Amino acid sequence: MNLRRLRYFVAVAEELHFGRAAERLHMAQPPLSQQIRLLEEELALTLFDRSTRSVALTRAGEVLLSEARGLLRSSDSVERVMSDFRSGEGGTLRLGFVDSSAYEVMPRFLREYRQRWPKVSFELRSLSSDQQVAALGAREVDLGIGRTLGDGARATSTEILREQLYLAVPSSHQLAKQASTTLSRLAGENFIGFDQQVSPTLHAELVSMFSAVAVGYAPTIQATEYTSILGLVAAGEGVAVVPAGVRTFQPPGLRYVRVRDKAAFVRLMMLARKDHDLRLVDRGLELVAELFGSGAN
Amino acid sequence: MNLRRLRYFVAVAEELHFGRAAERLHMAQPPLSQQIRLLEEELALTLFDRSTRSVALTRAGEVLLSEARGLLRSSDSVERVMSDFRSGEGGTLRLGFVDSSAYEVMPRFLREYRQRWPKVSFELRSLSSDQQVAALGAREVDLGIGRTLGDGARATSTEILREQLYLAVPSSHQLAKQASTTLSRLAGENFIGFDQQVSPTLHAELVSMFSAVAVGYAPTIQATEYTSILGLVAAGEGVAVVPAGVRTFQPPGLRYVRVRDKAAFVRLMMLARKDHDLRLVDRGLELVAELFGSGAN
DNA sequence: AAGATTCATATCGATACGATATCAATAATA
DNA sequence: TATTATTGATATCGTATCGATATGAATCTT
Repeated sequence: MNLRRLRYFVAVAEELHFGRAAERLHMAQPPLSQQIRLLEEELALTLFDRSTRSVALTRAGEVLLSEARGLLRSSDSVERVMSDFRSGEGGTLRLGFVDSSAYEVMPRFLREYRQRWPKVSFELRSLSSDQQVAALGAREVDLGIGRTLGDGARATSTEILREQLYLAVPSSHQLAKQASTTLSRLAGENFIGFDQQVSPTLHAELVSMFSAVAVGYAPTIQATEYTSILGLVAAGEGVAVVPAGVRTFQPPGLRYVRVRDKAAFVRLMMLARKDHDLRLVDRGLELVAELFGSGAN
Repeated sequence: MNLRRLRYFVAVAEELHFGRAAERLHMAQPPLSQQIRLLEEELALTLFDRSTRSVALTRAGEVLLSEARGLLRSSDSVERVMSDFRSGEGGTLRLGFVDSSAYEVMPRFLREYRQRWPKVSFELRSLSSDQQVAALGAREVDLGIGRTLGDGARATSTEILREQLYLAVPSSHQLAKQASTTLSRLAGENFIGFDQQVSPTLHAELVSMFSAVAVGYAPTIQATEYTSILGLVAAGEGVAVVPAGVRTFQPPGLRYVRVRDKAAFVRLMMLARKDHDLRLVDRGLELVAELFGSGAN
C-alpha cells in the first residue's frame, strides 16, 4: 500500500479523466496511467472501466475511493500533528505542579497558554517540587511549577512569583485576632507542615528560615495536601506556615495571619530541562515571563 | 509521508534497537538507519535519542509512534477491505427486490447470504421488476429479485421459484367460500392491480394470461404496493390477482382463492448483469440455485 | 587495554518512478 | 465516409530511491 498511488487514484476517481488528473497532480499523463495500472495489479482488482473516451469507477473503485479518502485524511492528520509539534503549536505539554499552585497560578498559566496555542493539550501531574525535579530528569514531565530551584546543572528555573508566608491558625487561637505576626513569635507553637519526605526542600527552607530567628520548626503532624493541613488547623490541631496562595481556601474556623518577616516568603518557580527540545516549553517559559514578569506578588 | 518508512519507524520504536528491528523487517541495519534519518529529515524532528549503545524515543518520537500506529492500522484495514472485496467475502451487495418477495424469498436469501459471508453488507432497494432491469443496466444495483426475464442481452435471470396466482377477494365476495377458481370465471370482476406504469411487464403478463381465456384484464384501481392493493380488496373495492407469496398478508375481511389454471403463475427471478465483476454476485446466484434449485413452489 | 556491540557512513546495484515520444481507439466534423 | 481531435496505453530513457555489503566510530564489557 502506497499513499502516493492512492492520491493518484483519488485524483483520477474525482476527475474521471486521466489528463486532468495528471494536470492536477502536476505530472504527465502516461506515468499516471502506469501507476493506476500498477495499483490495479497490486490489488488484483479493476478500479476503472475505461475506454479512450470515457473513464468510470467500478464497484471496486468506489469501495477503494471511500477507503482511500479516509486513509489520506488520516495521513494528512499525522503530518499536521507532527508539524504542529515541530512548530510548538500542537502536541502535549506534560506539566507538573505543586498543589499550592493549583488554585491560582497553574490554572492561569493553563488558561493563557490554551488561549494562545489552542492546539496544545496538557497532561497534568500533581507533584511536589522535589518530585518535579526528578520527573523532569526522567523526562516524565516537560515543565514544572514548583518551589525549588531545581538541579542547576540539568534544569532551569524561572521565578514566577514570590509568595509571602501566612500563618494558618484556628479561629480560637490567640493570634487569630491579629493582622500579622513574626516568625520569632511562633516559638512553642504546634506546627502542622507539609510532608518532609515529599518536599524536603520546602521543609529545609522553613527550618532555615525559623532557625534564623532562633525558633525551632518541627511539625508534629505532616500531610501531603494543603487541604489536609488546613483541615487539621481548623480542627485545632495546631498552626501551619503556608504560602499566600493557599488563602484561596477559607475553611470555617480558620484564620490567616500574615508573617511580616522580609525573609518569610517562598518562591514559585517554573522548572524546565536545560536540554529540552520542545518549542512548547519555550513558549511556556516566555508566557510565564510575560504574565508574572513584573515581579513580586 | 511514506507508509513503509512509518513501519520501519514503528519497528525501531518498539525494539529500541536498530539491529533487532532490521531483523524483524527482514532487512539489513544500515538502510534502516538511513530510512529513519530520512524520516527525521522529512519531519524536521529528532525521533530517537541514540548513541551507539542506546536508543530512546524523544517526545516527538512518542507522538509519532502513536500516530503512526493508528495510520498503519488504517492502512491494513484498507488492504483487508479490498482483499475481502476481491475474494467476495466482503463488500456491499446492492440488492433490488420486488415488494412481493419482501416477506419470504428476499429475507431468506439475505439470511442465508449473511450466514455464509458475514462480512458482506447489503444495500436494499424496493424496486419493481422493470425498475430492477433499468437499475441493473445503470449499475445502481448488483442483483435483483424480480419477475421479468430482463433484457436477455445484458442481464441473466435465474429462476428462483414459480408462484401460483391467487385471487384476493373480500370475505363478502361470492368466491370467498370456494377453495379455488379459474381465470375464465373472473370475467366482469372489478380488478385492483399493480401499477401498470411501475410494472408494465407484470401487467402485460396478466393481460396475456387472461386474454388466453378470453377474459379482459383492466384494473380500475392501480397501486404500487401489495399492502395497498389488499387493503382496497378488503374494503370491498374489487378483487386482485396476486402471487402466492403475498398470502403472508392476511388482512381481516379478505380471503385468498387459488387460481387453478396451469398457466396462472408468475416466476420470481434472480437478475444480474451479464458483465458484472463481482464475486458477491456469483455467490448470490449460486446461493439461489442451492436454496431454490429443486424447482417449483 | 582489548574485544564486542551497535549505530553511522560510503559505495554500489536493482528497482521504481516520471518524462517524452508515439501508438491506438473513439468521437466529432466536414 | 473520410479526416481530425481527443484521450488513454505503450515504449524507452534518465533520475531517484532503496536495500545490501563493507567499513568506520563510539561505547560498554571483561
